Amino acid sequence: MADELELELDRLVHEPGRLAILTVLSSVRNADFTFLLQVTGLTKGNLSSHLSKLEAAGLLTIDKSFVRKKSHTAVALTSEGRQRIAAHWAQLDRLKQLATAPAPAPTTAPRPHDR
Amino acid sequence: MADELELELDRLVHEPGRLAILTVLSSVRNADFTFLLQVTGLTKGNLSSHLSKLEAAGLLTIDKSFVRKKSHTAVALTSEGRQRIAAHWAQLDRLKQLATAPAPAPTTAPRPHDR
DNA sequence: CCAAACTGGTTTGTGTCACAAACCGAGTAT
DNA sequence: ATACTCGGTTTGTGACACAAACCAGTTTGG
Repeated sequence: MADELELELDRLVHEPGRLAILTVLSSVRNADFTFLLQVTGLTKGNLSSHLSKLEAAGLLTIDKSFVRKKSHTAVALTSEGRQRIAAHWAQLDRLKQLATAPAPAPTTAPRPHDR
Repeated sequence: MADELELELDRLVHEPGRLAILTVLSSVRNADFTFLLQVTGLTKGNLSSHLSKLEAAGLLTIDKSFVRKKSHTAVALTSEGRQRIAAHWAQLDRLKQLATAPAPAPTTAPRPHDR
């Protein structure tokens, strides 16, 4: 018993670029492409594909429109997205606790060489 | 000015398996292969390659010996490793702050359609 | 008017890499 | 001797993050 700690991380969310995107969105409600570009430091291509992936996974919505003749992409978390990013930070906190709370057995302490 | 937030993440450390390994090691000082296997939930092959990578990067040392006729692999952080994992958690904390502290401009607010 | 440059993105090509499966050597029962 | 386990390492492969190239439209400038 007490086999495995449940510390699996959500890879979709954990990836640095996406973690930044989602975290920013969680405080801002809606942001446009250009803003995300600046705050995350990602390249355009990169940001674009991360957003597509997150949209496909249902974590955010992408709303395209034209503002002053130019295309404008607004992004916002879905409620699931909001939940997933919050859960991920919670999970990271839990993992971090391992840094101070030793688990099952510190080391399978076999004497250097018995016999 | 105030262009880019410095929120790049150390990919070597950030990868879930390695993050778990390093975090555990940071509290335990020395652990053996089998222990890490249990606590991280990684497969043997996986753990082996992550350890090799971390050793190659100088974040930990791998000490192989024979204990009671069986091979025994002890792993411990180097001081650099200790520093890198601590720095990473600090960096994650910083990123997390974005969830509560809006940066440069919430949204590049272009009026719906001026003239 | 035409072209060059800029804006706001998307698509494509490629190298990296995390993963599990297969393997391996040595020890330990049978 | 044969099979099984223990403690790992190597290998093959699919996924994917990245930047470069591209694209549609707009503004600038001559």
